[in-house]
Amino acid sequence: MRLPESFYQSDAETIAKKLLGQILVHNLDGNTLKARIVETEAYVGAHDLACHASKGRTKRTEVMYSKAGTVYVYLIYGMYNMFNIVSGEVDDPQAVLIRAVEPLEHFKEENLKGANVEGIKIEGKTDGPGKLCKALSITRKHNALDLTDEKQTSLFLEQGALVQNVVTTTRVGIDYAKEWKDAPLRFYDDDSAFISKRIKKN
DNA sequence: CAAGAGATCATCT
DNA sequence: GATGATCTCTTGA
Repeated sequence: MRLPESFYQSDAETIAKKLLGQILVHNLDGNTLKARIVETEAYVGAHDLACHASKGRTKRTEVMYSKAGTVYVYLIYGMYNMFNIVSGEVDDPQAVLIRAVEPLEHFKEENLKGANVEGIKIEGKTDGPGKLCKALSITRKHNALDLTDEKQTSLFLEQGALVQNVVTTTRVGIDYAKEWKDAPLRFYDDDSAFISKRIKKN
């Protein structure tokens, strides 16, 4: 069943951890794609120099100021969509970037090249924020969509299982964020094979 | 295996 | 006019 609005009503760091293990559902053309969230990053507000909203309340960042459970999708490097879920209170621009998922059900043939889903090999198609949007057909058209609105059955989250081994580390691709670039705000399921960047282990 | 470059465009200055 | 919350491919050790 669909996760309710109350699930999302907390700060981005808390939600980023709670999102691990939850199931992302996307209905399109009668084909339902399901995937398990395994890696997230928290962007914790206007004071967070890595957060887009630190540049101010603009046309692009406006959606980050809406209610928790709202979708924020933007285009980066001219070609990749990034899928985020708004959290925190209205007018407090916090969001969680979904960085990696494990494909579970009914992926299109073209998304099934490679790795392990019920015996089928799928490789490297959903282990990164740009890649998962492509594999799940998530685009800027989904921007500002309310995941908790029962009237829309296209995109929402379902309750998943708890994740046992969560790794906490630094966010990726934000070297410009000065004192915020080393903040431990990235979280992933250490038991998943679909992580975009693992921390180096000795 | 690591490092570097190029792709490509919406958004903001 | 500059710049990315990335990815893939190429090069070289």
